[in-house]
Amino acid sequence: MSEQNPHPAMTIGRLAEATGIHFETIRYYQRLGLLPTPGRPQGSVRRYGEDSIGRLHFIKRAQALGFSLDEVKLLLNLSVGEHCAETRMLAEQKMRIVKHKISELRGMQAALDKLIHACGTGKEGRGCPIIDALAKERPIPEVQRKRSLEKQVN
Amino acid sequence: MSEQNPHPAMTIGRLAEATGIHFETIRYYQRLGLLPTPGRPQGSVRRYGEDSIGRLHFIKRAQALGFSLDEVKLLLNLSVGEHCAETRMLAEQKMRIVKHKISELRGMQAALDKLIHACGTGKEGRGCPIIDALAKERPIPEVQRKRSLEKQVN
DNA sequence: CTTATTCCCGTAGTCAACTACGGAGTCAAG
DNA sequence: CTTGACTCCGTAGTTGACTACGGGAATAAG
Repeated sequence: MSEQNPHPAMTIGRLAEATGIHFETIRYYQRLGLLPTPGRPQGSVRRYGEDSIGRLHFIKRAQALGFSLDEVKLLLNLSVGEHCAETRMLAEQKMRIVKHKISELRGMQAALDKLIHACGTGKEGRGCPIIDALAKERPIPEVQRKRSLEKQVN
Repeated sequence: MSEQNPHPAMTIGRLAEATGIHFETIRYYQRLGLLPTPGRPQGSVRRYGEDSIGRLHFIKRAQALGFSLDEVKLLLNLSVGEHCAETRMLAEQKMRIVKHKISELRGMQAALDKLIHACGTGKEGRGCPIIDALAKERPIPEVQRKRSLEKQVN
């Protein structure tokens, strides 16, 4: 009853609660090798320590910076030992991708803005300027030509 | 031999060439109802007119602006008739999403920038500051918490 | 007419990151 | 000791936009 030790060894359910990560997702990360799978104490349910919480937070933070799970795995490997240079290169590469993505989106923003403003300028019932633009214009931002538009920050 | 009429009625292969869109993709769009499937003239191969080229360009331009194929379908329906208001709302909604995405990416950019700079400031062989930050920091930009980070512009 | 190239069409696979399912085992409370 | 919650584990489904496969028909080239 009295929880003398709040988190001595959690079950996967507790770990999920503690991190806000769905337990199926945690098991998925284990399968991918992002999180070590602990053994079962006296032959029953697996128990996780605090380090698992840290690990999961690491994963989520890296994801938030745009790293894919594959890259997170790489970062985790690099985290054991002195691989600062490699790590930095990964971060710089990611930075370049993020910048590129931003400029693409700005192109989309400009084009949408033009369309929306064209739309505001009168011509009720004359053929929507937005549709017209999509139907007739040639280039448009000329954003990437592969998979809708988001995706690969990777 | 002599092509008197460059594109009177193309086969799907010609259409693919003319638009730079893979013929399997064109058939995929037909299945989704984005492009009408023409009949077969004298009981053989289907023929496509110039309008198909325009249609495909419309699709690609809309995609470049961040519209999903589902939304493109909607836009195509709206393009038949006077639905300027709806169309404009779609464009504005997409604009909001694009803006949101940009601000998310800027958050990532700032965080990466901080990490990269921390890395440059000495501490050779002391534990990489980037790894340390991922391992210890709490919030970090606090970007979205669902699927790596790109995806849903939708 | 024969061969080579296209086309047709349905089904299945890909990628990333999950999410769900289902049956069996385990644990904790009453 | 029974009941119900939780865990284990493998497999399969989801989403979006394609891409690939494979057998059969049709057209084009020689």
